[in-house]
Amino acid sequence: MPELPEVETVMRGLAARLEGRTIVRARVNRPDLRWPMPAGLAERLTGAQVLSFRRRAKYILMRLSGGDSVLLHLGMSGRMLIGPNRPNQETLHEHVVLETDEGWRVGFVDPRRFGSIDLVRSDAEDDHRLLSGLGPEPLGEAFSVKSLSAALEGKKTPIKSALLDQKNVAGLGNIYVCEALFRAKISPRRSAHTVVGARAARLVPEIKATLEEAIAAGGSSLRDYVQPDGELGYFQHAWQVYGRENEPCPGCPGGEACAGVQRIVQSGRSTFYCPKVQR
DNA sequence: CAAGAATCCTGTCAGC
DNA sequence: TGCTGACAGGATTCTT
Repeated sequence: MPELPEVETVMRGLAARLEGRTIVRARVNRPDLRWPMPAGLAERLTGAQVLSFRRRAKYILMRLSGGDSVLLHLGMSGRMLIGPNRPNQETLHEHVVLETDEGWRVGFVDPRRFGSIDLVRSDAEDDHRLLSGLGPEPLGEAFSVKSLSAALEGKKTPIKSALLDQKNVAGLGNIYVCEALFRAKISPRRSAHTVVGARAARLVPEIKATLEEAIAAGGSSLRDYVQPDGELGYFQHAWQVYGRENEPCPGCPGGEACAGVQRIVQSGRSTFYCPKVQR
């Protein structure tokens, strides 16, 4: 489920509990997730001090003493659990477990195993094959009307698909693309190269605002970004169009010729939008 | 080359 | 209640 705001919130929760701590124990419970686990992962983690965290797109990077960074992706179903360590604490699909010098336990749970973990040298994080091809961060200055227009130039694919392409902008997922396009009043079916001028000028700020509001909601609704059950980073959201097929469109005045929120499929993914408001 | 489909995997939910 | 099929918030890899 995690998109950029959820990943950001998970990362902040990890940072709040782990920065400065030493990993006293690490267990890796299976040889692979999406890809094989990096060689010697448990050994490289054990005894290392956690220096700092950062997020790149939907990846979390955890810098360790000794020069390694852990590169973590939650995939579709990945979750981080955190809490005081207790004996015989077992969770289904918990693939990696850490314990800190404070007696805290951190578990990476991922039933579908689309997530991934790798090690990368801290001084060359962005050279990793999973990061080197990514486009600009949507919340950074490098993501602008100008940069987006350049990325979309000549692309006939629908704007919805183009925004999901991490080479164009890194970190947007299905939900936030639907929501941002609704807020910018742009049809998800529109050819990407036609999103220029006033439309591009609306879209970029709406993408940023949609993400920023979600991150703020995560920060304000959770103490230390942790839910009562120890799960990091998830929070309730009120989407305007996502998951609301056939419900009234929140942008249309009641009554008139609005058929409500429609669901279509674009390159295999559900898109929710209002054909009347979004052009 | 660009664009779309297939793919990895398990859990959940709607419908019968 | 149990079964079946559709679907899930990702992103790479394969085809066309």
